[in-house]
Amino acid sequence: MTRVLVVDDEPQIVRALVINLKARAYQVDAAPDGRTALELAASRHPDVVVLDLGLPDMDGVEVIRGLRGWTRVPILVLSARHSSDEKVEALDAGADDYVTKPFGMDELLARLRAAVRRAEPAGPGEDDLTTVETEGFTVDLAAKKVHRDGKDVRLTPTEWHLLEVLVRNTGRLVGQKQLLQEVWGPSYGTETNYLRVYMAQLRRKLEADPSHPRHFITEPGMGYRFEK
Amino acid sequence: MTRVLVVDDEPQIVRALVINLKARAYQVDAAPDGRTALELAASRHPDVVVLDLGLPDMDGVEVIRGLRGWTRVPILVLSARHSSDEKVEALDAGADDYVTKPFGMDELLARLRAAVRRAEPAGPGEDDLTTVETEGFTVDLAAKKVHRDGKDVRLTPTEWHLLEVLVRNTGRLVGQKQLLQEVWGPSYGTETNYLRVYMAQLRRKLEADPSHPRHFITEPGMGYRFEK
DNA sequence: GGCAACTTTGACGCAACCCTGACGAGAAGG
DNA sequence: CCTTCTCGTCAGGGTTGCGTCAAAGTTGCC
Repeated sequence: MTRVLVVDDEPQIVRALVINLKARAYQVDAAPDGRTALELAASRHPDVVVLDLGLPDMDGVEVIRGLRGWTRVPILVLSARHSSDEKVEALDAGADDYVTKPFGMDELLARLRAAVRRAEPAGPGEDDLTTVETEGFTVDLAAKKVHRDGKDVRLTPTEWHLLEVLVRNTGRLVGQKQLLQEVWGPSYGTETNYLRVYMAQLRRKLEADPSHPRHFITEPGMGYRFEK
Repeated sequence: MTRVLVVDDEPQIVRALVINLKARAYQVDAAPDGRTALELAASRHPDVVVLDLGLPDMDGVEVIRGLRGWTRVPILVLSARHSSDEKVEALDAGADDYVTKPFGMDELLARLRAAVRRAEPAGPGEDDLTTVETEGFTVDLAAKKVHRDGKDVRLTPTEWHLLEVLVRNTGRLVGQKQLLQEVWGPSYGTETNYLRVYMAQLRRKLEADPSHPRHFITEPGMGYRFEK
């Protein structure tokens, strides 16, 4: 879910934005001034910032600089002023877009989508998680591929889903209830026989010696754990 | 040096832009219509495109789609129309920014700088994906052409769109829902029979042995994958 | 208006997958 | 030593999903 930080000191504008954004399944935080905005940006890590330049405590451009010091999150500037200089200043400070008030909500949302879309594939820190390697096989989470001995291993949807949950928690114990609910749905939780069957299939397809698993470890009575 | 492609059919606008851009040490190409624009984009690999929507030969939004089929180059749209719908349509088609005429040159240049700055750290070598070759056929994403046995293969619009999405994700699994939404629109997601029909057509036209596909792989229950 | 190309829809056979139940092995505890 | 519990393994049966073909519906062009 996309997280938006709205920064504006006019309550009615904030309200209008929050309503429209939440209706479109965005997660929204709001800040009435620059200090709060910088704090929230640091603590909540929004995917995009909508920033009004006219703030009570500091210059909007300073907020942009404050953000750009440590993050490349897209910044969409709102402003009542049409002056060209101000636009240039904000954009050169690091803003991604500039919309003058009064603005059309449709247009704003479209610009927001564009900003988010652009930033998408460069997800910070996510790239490390795309592939996991062991000495026996390689799991590529983005491509949904498993490689072993130079060949692709075919996994069924359920097998893949189970593997995905385990790999995303590499080294950590995943409880059987949690596994069941993540793979089969929230209404499951006691059907541990499913786990036994599918863990066996994964081991048969991926472990060098399926009866003495090295990577798919059983924690009796609790759950399973994936180890590199 | 940053390379800009200017697309506009009004000579005086092109002249003004070219003069201002060259004065700031940009390298500039210019195209008077959509067809030329797509050709130049493919041959010159600009770092940013400035695109007027009102072109003589094709709809500006089609130009955006044509570019987005194979490149993520920033697109800055110019338009005389202030209509909100048009902005939304252009932005959702993949444009990065939208400026209404008459525009201030300072502002345009600032937006251009912002667009270029954003795109900078993008992974290198991504734009070279204009053509993909297999031992059986060649797909040219920029020219929207498929070559096989020395001849062009005729694809319908839907077939092409489907192929494009798959090729853009070469090697990666593309979920059926994602395929449906990208090709047929956001309101689709369950009509998997469409996929079956059109995958069969693609295979018949491109695979050496359509009943044993080597490049268009089915991942049962999940989606499809294109492999070189 | 009529034709051609393209898209959508429905039906059918077949293979693959998911669920289920049964059985044995091993560990823990009385 | 027996009971109880959990896990691993296997094989059968119901169900789903895929490929294929053909026909109906739609669109665009002459």
